[in-house]
Amino acid sequence: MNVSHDKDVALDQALDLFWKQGYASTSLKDLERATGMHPGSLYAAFGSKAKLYCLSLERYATRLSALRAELQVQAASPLDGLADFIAKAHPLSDADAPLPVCYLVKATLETSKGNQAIEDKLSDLLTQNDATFAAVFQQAIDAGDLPANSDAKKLARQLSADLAGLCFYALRETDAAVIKEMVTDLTDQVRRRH
Amino acid sequence: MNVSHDKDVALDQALDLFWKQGYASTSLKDLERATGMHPGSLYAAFGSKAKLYCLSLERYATRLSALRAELQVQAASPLDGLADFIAKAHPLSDADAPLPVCYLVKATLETSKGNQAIEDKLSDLLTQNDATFAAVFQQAIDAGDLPANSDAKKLARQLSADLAGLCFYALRETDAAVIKEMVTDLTDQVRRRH
DNA sequence: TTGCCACTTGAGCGATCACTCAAGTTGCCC
DNA sequence: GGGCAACTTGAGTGATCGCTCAAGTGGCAA
Repeated sequence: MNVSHDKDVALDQALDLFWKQGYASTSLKDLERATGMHPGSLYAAFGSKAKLYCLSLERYATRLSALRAELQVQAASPLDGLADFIAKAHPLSDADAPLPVCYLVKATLETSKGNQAIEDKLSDLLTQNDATFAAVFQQAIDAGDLPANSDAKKLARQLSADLAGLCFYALRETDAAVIKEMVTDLTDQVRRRH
Repeated sequence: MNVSHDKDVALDQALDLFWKQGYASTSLKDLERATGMHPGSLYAAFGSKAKLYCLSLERYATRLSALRAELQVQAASPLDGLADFIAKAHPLSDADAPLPVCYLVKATLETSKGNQAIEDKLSDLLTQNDATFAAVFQQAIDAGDLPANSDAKKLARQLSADLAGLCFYALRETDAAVIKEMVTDLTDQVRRRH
């Protein structure tokens, strides 16, 4: 009996698995099990393991970016929007996330051998993310919420690093209250940058 | 012709390779090439790939800890010692480091599937590291360098996360000056915590 | 109903994985 | 020099890797 598969659903399932296990530790057998697709179908749909991984990274980044944009328009100010995003996007606040670590951060730290295409894709996505952070900080500067001599790019860099640090700690710490406090500290810091 | 091997040297070479490539992406063939040892000798000396990895993590942590202790006794104050450690220990300042990322941070973010022994070892080493950070902060509090109501454990947590964030960013950023600035910002922050 | 085509299937490809062990080599003691 | 324990060697183990493709299946137009 043949079973028809939804490429979109399968990609989500692959995303979760890659997120949880990492690229190198996830075999096609694992992906087969998770998606219910047989190897032939997987390759017809996605081309290769590496391409599927890149697609999953892209999808994750797109979703994160969409959430950020949505919170931005609802927020009272650019910095409030960013703070809301940090509070809401952090995987601990997302019950569906397989790990309390940003997928992109985990992927960055684990990728190293071989596949240049994956590294390029990751670099692209992270650079893009930094750029949107910087744009928001610039808006805050223009709106007078931050001193005129603030460096938007530097603030974006710092936020990016702070979020990564948060991810690292969240993966280790089992006490949710501790992480919650760290998230709050970071959002507070973003709201009243100086 | 048989070649006698130095277990200590081989462990260092394995450390570098694991650091660069990650555990899952490093094969025994890679380790064979790097150490010059044949599989039989590797197994006689280290038992298994996982045990070799654990040993390399331990060695790295021990070295880092020794460096921290050494800088501590030389420094004018506990916080100065910690700041010196951050400045000096960061892989960008260490020409021998294969990557500008703390080995333990990278290992934490990449480990996920299977081997419980590795995760336990990592958790141990990181917890130990946090504890020494906390102890130093406590010394600073006792010495009056920090307000009496400071939370040493929280400060240690924050520093641990900040260092991880730094690692993440250092892996992406190609401009050494940018990283240098981030390191300086962090050391300054440690020196005058409040 | 028939013929066609797009999609699914899964056995199986060569390569590589972590790991073993019998055979070979070495160095030391007597 | 002979004997032996300790170490090194690397071909080989079965399992699994990412991936292919000929055969099978289902849906639709005529």
